[in-house]
Amino acid sequence: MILNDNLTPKQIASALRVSESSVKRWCDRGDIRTDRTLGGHRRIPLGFLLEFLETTNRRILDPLAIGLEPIGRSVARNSTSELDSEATISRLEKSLLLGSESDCRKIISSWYSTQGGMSSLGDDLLWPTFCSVGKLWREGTIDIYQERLACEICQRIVLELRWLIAEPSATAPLAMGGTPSGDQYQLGTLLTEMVFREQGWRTAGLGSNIPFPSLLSAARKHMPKIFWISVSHIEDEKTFLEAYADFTKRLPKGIVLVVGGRALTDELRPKMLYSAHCDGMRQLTTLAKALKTGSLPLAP
Amino acid sequence: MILNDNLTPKQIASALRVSESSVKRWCDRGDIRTDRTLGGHRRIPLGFLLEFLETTNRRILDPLAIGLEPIGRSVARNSTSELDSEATISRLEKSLLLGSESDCRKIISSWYSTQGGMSSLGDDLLWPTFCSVGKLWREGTIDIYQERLACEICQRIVLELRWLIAEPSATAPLAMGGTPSGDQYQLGTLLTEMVFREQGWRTAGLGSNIPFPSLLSAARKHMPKIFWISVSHIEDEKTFLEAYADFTKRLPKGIVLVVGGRALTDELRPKMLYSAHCDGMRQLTTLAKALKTGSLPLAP
DNA sequence: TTTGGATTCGGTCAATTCGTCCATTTGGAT
DNA sequence: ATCCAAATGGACGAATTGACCGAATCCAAA
Repeated sequence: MILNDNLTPKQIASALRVSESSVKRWCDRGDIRTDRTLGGHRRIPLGFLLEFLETTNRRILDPLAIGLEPIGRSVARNSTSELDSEATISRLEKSLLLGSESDCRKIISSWYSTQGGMSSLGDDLLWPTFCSVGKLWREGTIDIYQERLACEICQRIVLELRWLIAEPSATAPLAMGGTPSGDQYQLGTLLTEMVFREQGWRTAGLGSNIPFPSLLSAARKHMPKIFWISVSHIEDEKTFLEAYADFTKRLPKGIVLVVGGRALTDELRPKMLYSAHCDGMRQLTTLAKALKTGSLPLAP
Repeated sequence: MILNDNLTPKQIASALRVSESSVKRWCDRGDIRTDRTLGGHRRIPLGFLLEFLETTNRRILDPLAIGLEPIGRSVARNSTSELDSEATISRLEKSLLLGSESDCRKIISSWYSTQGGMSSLGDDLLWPTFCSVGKLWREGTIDIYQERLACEICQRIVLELRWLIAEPSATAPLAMGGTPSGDQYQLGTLLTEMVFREQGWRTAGLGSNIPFPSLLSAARKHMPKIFWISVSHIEDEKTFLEAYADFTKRLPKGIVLVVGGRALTDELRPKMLYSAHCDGMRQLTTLAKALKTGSLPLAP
């Protein structure tokens, strides 16, 4: 597996298009966390490299050098880059519908490593892909099982990406959440969990389709700093709103409630009470970053 | 199955992510104390490896590769007796209810590698554990979210174990399956998938809560050698039986249909048509082994 | 017990990486 | 423009690593 192969300074040098000397210096200075072989050779896990890239705001320029696929940039500089991004999305869609897990793994892990981490993965790759897949399903072009299989595959791969993220410290704040009753869409809540983890939080993903009372008792028992609720599907709006209102009323005051998901439309949201609403993983990342350092929650 | 009795240089190499040559060199140089077989092959007791890790301040990068608890010690136990087994189950249950994923990982991966692989993991550890957890839930001792969290954690860990299983060859027979509408219990179908994979099959787990017509179209499209259906919960018996009957009627003849799961009671099964019913992972392993080499399916 | 396929043996060797030193480039501040 | 401090990239012999080989060993199934 590419993800847990260790990299040598030479590989990193060519991936970043810098000299080997520089990489070695960064390692020795502690900018890049570094393992050593018994003989003293430097070995860098991909996760350590990504950590370095993020803190120094660098990018991998030559993904091929470390066995990752080149991928079009999502940053909309001009029309060609948009096109590249589109191409990757449709390549992923195709692989998902064929059920080819290993192809999907290459695409997703490459995107994660070379683009902007979980937030870009969620917002720029997975979200548009599943929009497209969902459309195919509504058109009747594909079958339900294909959509499900696609979710299943993506979930597994996103879970694997966890090995690239450093273990949270035992004293890190806790984020907890899940999806309420009637919503079985797991990818959204999983991505949410990964975003928090990427920002150094301890996390507890409760899973999907959990009744509000049970979500509440989880929150009360563990007293997380943040509780997230991801809603992709609502069976009955009235029931949902009532259960939700009851939930917010009883939620301990110290807990920041973050909601998100495609089911929370502009009409629905005004009827709900929450600390923050996130319209994508990028927003969520900002929030996770801000709250981790102890900023105050927004007005409820 | 890997036993963590004595380790070979190859195992250590993959656990430490170095080449086999290096491990051999370290052994010969005396960095790792080494036993020899009569024929001269190196055999490294776990204790010697741990000693080496300690003195050289090294960590195991891939604990799963040799299937031991990542943080050393407490390993050199004799084979697990009934009593130990009970103890492990309750230890796992406790860790699951606390939501301590890392503890669960130690217990489960340790069991997997020292006991009988997936079948023992499913039948002897996870099944009794979840029976007990389910009981606690029905008694009202624990909350739904705890049961869900327990499932979630186990799923993730079982998925990780996949990396211990060799990639199936491209020509291996295909096994496909999932759980039907109304059944959201994912662990059973996941374990089933892993059992097939362990036996060298290519697999496609479609996930849970898939309508029978869609399961059917998946089967028709991919024409697996085996199709499994795992049923842990049935919402309405009559609807289920009708949909199931329709499914079997249209399932192409060449496909072996295997069913299992705790919802298929002795009263229900006679009303169903299938090639084989498996009452646990051990049976399923036998079946996977037999069918892989081309034995005929049982009478329908 | 015998057998055959998979694993490991010991040894060699090319390629890579080590640490170190030094020339060059970069980016400000005067 | 000039100077300086910091960062970069290249070069060096010495040391380490990992791939390869035919032969020997292991181990599970016949």
